[in-house]
Amino acid sequence: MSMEAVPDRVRPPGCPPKPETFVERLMMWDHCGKRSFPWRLTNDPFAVLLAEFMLQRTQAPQAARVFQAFLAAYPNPAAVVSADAGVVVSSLEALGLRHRAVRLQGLCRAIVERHAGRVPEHLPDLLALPGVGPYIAAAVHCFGWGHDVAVVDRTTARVLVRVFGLEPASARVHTDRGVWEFARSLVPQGRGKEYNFTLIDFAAAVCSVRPKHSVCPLTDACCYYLSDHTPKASQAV
DNA sequence: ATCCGGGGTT
DNA sequence: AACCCAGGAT
Repeated sequence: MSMEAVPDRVRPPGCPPKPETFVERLMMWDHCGKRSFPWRLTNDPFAVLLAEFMLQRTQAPQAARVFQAFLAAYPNPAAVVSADAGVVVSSLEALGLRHRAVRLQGLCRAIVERHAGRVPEHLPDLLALPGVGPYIAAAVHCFGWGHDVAVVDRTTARVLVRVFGLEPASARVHTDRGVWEFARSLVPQGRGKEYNFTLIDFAAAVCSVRPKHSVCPLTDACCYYLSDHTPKASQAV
């Protein structure tokens, strides 16, 4: 009777997809949708860390404008620490979030002091650094050090929530524990890096805020698509 | 729960 | 004009 009392959500038939189906379709899509960025062409953990730092709430093409020049000028944490603060601020200004410049120097200082200037490999060490949260730690662990872990940000979380019909407890989907656990279960071992890049690109190009269903290879198994495009007996949309 | 920030997308 | 962007700190 009352809308609040509706029991379990009923998913339309056909979804969610099997995890292996999702991964397989995604990797197929990869062939035509993958993007290329300078920070993807390196395994240098500092380069990866720098990129992820610039990418916070910042679109990738925007970060790509300043990334290479910055890395060339400051190729390691020690160089960032010894740089003039004003210069660091001005070189990141075009990205907004000016406070990141100060944080970046603090982060690099911690790396110099705690890890002899080398970006650490393991998650607890990464997470303990100021300015490094769950996302950046996972990204460096995967993209820099080559470990097959889940990399969950707002955009990849959005994809998983939609396709699999997840109902995270938290509104901050990219920090939701359940979403992270589910994301971990999907990562194909041996192909983590490739998979995560593809998922990020898919989120940007297809499963965007306004999803592009017409070019999506997953509509027939997507909870989000099917719930919008499947007639419901009880409710009109 | 709020804040940061310029710039792209719709 | 509103919303979002490869988040994290307070």
